[in-house]
Amino acid sequence: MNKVYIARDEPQGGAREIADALALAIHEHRLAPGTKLGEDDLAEIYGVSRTVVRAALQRLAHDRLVDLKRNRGAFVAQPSVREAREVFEARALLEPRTVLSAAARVTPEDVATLQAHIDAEHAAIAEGNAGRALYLSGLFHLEIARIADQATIATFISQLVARSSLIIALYWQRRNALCESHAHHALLKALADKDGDRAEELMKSHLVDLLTSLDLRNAPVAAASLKEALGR
Amino acid sequence: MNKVYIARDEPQGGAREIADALALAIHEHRLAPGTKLGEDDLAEIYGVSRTVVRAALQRLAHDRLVDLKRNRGAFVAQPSVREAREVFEARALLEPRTVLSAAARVTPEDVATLQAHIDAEHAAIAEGNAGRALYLSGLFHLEIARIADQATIATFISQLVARSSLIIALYWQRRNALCESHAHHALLKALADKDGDRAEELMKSHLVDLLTSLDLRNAPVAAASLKEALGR
DNA sequence: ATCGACACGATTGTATACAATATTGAGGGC
DNA sequence: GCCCTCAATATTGTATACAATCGTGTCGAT
Repeated sequence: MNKVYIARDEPQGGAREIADALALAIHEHRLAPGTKLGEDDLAEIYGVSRTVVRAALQRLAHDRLVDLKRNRGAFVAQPSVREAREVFEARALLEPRTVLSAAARVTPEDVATLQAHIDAEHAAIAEGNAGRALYLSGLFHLEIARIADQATIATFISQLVARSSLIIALYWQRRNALCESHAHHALLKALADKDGDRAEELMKSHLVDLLTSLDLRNAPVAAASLKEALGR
Repeated sequence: MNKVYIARDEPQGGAREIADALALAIHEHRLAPGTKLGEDDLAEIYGVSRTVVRAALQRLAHDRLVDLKRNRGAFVAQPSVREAREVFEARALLEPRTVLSAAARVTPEDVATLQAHIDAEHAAIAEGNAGRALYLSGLFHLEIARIADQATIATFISQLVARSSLIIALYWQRRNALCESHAHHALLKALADKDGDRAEELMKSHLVDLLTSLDLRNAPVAAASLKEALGR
């Protein structure tokens, strides 16, 4: 569902695909924060040389999805509590106003697309694939930026959503993923009604709910290994 | 003035420096939009291999400062009219609220730093170095994000300011750079008074002024070469 | 027994060599 | 004379080889 398109003119042909694959795995919580991403391992897995693997890792590092430590290697990022607050602060600045813009431009096709996202998310939950549900939940937010026709802001939101996934992996306490769907459904309804003001308010409270559902008082609950957990 | 610090633990040691040097040159309008950045040329200039040059170019490409075209090479980006609007749209979402936060946290030292930025900008104008003045003007905006203590938003603003420099290179019509200084001075005063609301309003109108001072109706006025100008 | 120094192994950082692709110029056909 | 085809060249894309650095385990001294 993610590799359907053909990489036509993308620079760093293979690197892009590998970076996307790794980003997806991180987004779906198949790669836990702190996991080491060895260059040789990845090179063998994807059947390319370390050169292209390094390019992919640099991409991910730039998006703050992995930490690059000199002469030590690449690790799936472990956002700090401070980073977590900053990410949601940035989303609070970008997303409400973006959904307001989206409400003014939304088409019936867009509504159908968003509904399909919600349905796919429900299906993922039904089959117990919580990671994929989370990924699809993020795509919902990204799709709104696309509807708003703001590619630059969409890029930022994409990065923030991906980092949010890492933050959720580390700080999520209550495992009730249902609130998400309801919030998205309400957002979709406001968009379908072209009620921008209501959509903006819903997005604001949705992001606040997300942030408050995290437990940012303690240190990260999940870690890749004891060594990593104690070594930092 | 930019290489003073020692790259302590930065991953891709040399790549970071080269990327910064190129970004600075672009920011100061010493590298015009559309200029080809050949790997061999850069490798020789900086005395490193193409490997590290490519890493630097990938960094810049990720920040949209250069366009990477497969099997063709790297070129200083030429933002479209649409991109220009998007960049300022994003800045309008991020910067006013950020300066509002900054006003609540600003210290006398911060005010002094900002004043120093303005002074340096004036000095650059006095000596006829308009490019450097523009760069320092961008640093003023970035410094505000730093004062607001929002590293994530600061990163976004940094990218947007850099792209704004490219946009100005392409679409700036009126060459009166004085309005900038006045706007920044007024912003500084509002910050010194801890008048967040006023600072927010000043930032809003400052960004609007910047955007309206551009001529986005026509095609880019500057081009690297005739070939590039016609070939696209 | 604990701590420190040193050497080994593993992994990353960089450079170079080779392969693939686009640009450019000349040549031939219309 | 113009346009199309095709080979030569230059540049990028990728793989591999070598160098540098970090982590680890062993050995020895106190």
